[in-house]
Amino acid sequence: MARRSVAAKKTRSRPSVSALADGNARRGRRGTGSVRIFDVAKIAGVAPITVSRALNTPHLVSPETLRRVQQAIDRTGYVPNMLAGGLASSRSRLVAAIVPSITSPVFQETIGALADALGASGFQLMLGQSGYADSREDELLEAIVGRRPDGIVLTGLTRSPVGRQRLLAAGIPVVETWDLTPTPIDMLVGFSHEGTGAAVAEYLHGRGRRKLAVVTAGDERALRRARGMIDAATRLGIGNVLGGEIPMHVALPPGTAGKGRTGLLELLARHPDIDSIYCSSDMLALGVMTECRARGIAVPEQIAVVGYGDLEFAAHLLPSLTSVRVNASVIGQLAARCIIDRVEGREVRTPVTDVGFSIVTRDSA
Amino acid sequence: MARRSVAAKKTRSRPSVSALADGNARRGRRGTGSVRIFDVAKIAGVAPITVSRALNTPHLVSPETLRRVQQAIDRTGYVPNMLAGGLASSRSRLVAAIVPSITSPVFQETIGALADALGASGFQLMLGQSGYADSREDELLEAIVGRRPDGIVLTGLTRSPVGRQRLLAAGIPVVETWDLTPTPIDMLVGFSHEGTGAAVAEYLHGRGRRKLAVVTAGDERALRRARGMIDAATRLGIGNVLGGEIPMHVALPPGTAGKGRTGLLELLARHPDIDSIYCSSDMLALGVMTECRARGIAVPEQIAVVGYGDLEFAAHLLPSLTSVRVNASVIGQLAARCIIDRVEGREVRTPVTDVGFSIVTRDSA
DNA sequence: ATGAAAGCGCTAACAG
DNA sequence: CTGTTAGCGCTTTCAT
Repeated sequence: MARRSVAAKKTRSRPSVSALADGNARRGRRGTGSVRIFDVAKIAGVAPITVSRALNTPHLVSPETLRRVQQAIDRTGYVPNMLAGGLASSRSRLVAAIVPSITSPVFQETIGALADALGASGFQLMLGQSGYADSREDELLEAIVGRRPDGIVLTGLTRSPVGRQRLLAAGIPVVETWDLTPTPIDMLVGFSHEGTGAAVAEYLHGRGRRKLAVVTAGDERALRRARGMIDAATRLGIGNVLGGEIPMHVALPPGTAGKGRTGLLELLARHPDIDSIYCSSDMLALGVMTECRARGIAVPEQIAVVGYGDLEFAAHLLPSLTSVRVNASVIGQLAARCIIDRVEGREVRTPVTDVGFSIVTRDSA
Repeated sequence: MARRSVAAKKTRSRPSVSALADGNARRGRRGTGSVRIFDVAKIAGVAPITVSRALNTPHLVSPETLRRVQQAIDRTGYVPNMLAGGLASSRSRLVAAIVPSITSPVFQETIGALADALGASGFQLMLGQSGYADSREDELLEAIVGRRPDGIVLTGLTRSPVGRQRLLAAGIPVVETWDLTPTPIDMLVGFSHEGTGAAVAEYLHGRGRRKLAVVTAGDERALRRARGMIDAATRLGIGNVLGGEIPMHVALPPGTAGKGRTGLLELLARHPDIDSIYCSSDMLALGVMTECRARGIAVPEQIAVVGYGDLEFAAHLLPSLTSVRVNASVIGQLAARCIIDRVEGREVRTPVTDVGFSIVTRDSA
């Protein structure tokens, strides 16, 4: 046992020939065959740990040593193996984010801002899409936790107890985003979806609308917005002509222009008298407005339309689209900050942040 | 040296007390404190390597052993550390993709399909956004190569020789996408951007249009499409009224509806007689069409509009938008297949694939 | 079908 | 400021 250990040590140190060639000369396992910190160290005439310090904590290394190490790195084209570094240091400089769908334009802004903010601090973003069903989320979570990321950003709640449990057990900083909830797993940056719905109901009510309707995608958060709208409308005593329920059309997620058109048609067939429609996304609203135009329905005179997301094009429709604006970039930035603070050992002053929202008033309502 | 190595081995094996408790009882470094393969092995009454086999090559393990291992895993909530696994096996089951911008809707479909296809084979997607400048691409590339992914998917060419070099040196399978080029780094799935532009010119010419114009975003690929259009138009002998150059408006990327409106205005100011416009994205086209409507310009009677990307909403504008369709999902799927084949040691039959494109004819042109 | 030993490439801990 | 040593948690290699 001891004998073989000595041999092993010998192999490791390889006090052999020219730095870059000997990697191949070796007998045993040899991973990728690429340049290692060891090769750089030999060329620079220092110990491997010094190269490591030159890279990670340059202020602890003398300028002269730094220079020689840098030179050796340039000459060899050394790229540190972060798998090895992460394993040794328990810090992967990797942050994972899970979104229901990469395709959904609403999350893009958040993800983009998150990626930028993380990148600026030397963290890489790993993205997973869970689909709108919870089923895949659990296995995705396991794959992600297995990489030991320094942080995890979730879009929307993890309803699955297994998932929550795994996350908690892993001890990785978690930021939930978009949704506000009384019982966050760890940290939270979001806003009240019910609140946006309620605000829309109040806004339309204030504009004299009394026969509200909803076209929404069937995902969790969109439904919560619709629910908020309907509850508020009910409180305000407004609904369709019968004074009953608010007419609602639910489409399969994600919301698209095509589904918006279909939604309007279906709604109109059942309730020809509606005077305003709240859409759970601007894309649905685009479809609704197109269909209105196709059928000669004046917007906003006959039907007012309100969207959600305030995507760039909302301002450039005719009439321009009134929409609920959420500062999606800020969500991404704050989520990044939460995780970076946590990783760097700082106290996170605001584990729960409500970024709020606003209604951008334009011509459609 | 030998003596200490023996001591080390002793510590590693820890033939001590109850499986889950002893991790904490240990003196030295102890990474994350989470459950290790070792703990699972002890509970299952097997060697760690057997647990590893049960997980990675279950067909080499007896059913009974498999069952006991599975039970131990369930009981402990063990999640394999893929950093350690990747380091030991040189296979990270991670694929990295670089896109200019996560926000750009055109790439979403490709990225989404890529993520799905990879996920189905047990690979995780790591996403980086380079911005539309090449500058960040190099440092991003280094960060990515450092993670030793099993494959890298690039959107568009890496112009930087440093980047190409690093990629080549790393020996990681690389798939370039979207662009077709005579000198791929490794593998390639794309289509001819010049070709799409030329096809649009021919299409418009065939419809009797003679005064073509272009509104384009200023990124590499969009400019190539515009160039293809202009060259073809010139060959066909069509241009603006003077028979001279094709009027072109270049906007900062990414293309948006707002920039489309501005673009139309600017073009009209210089060339009031244009009869057709090719836009480098559907979003630009949306803006152009909105501005046409605002100024009472009939589409397609006075000005025909052609977009690019065939996003879902294109079919749901009024008039519906004629657009260049690229099968973006297929690009993602094929890119995934290329990398998976390579990783699993299969021959990649088609290192270069042209997925082609088509013009979806609708009412706007 | 299972196990023991060794090592993947790096950094934490502890000197000096 | 620099170096030595001992692992991080897993899988490869070689035995049995």
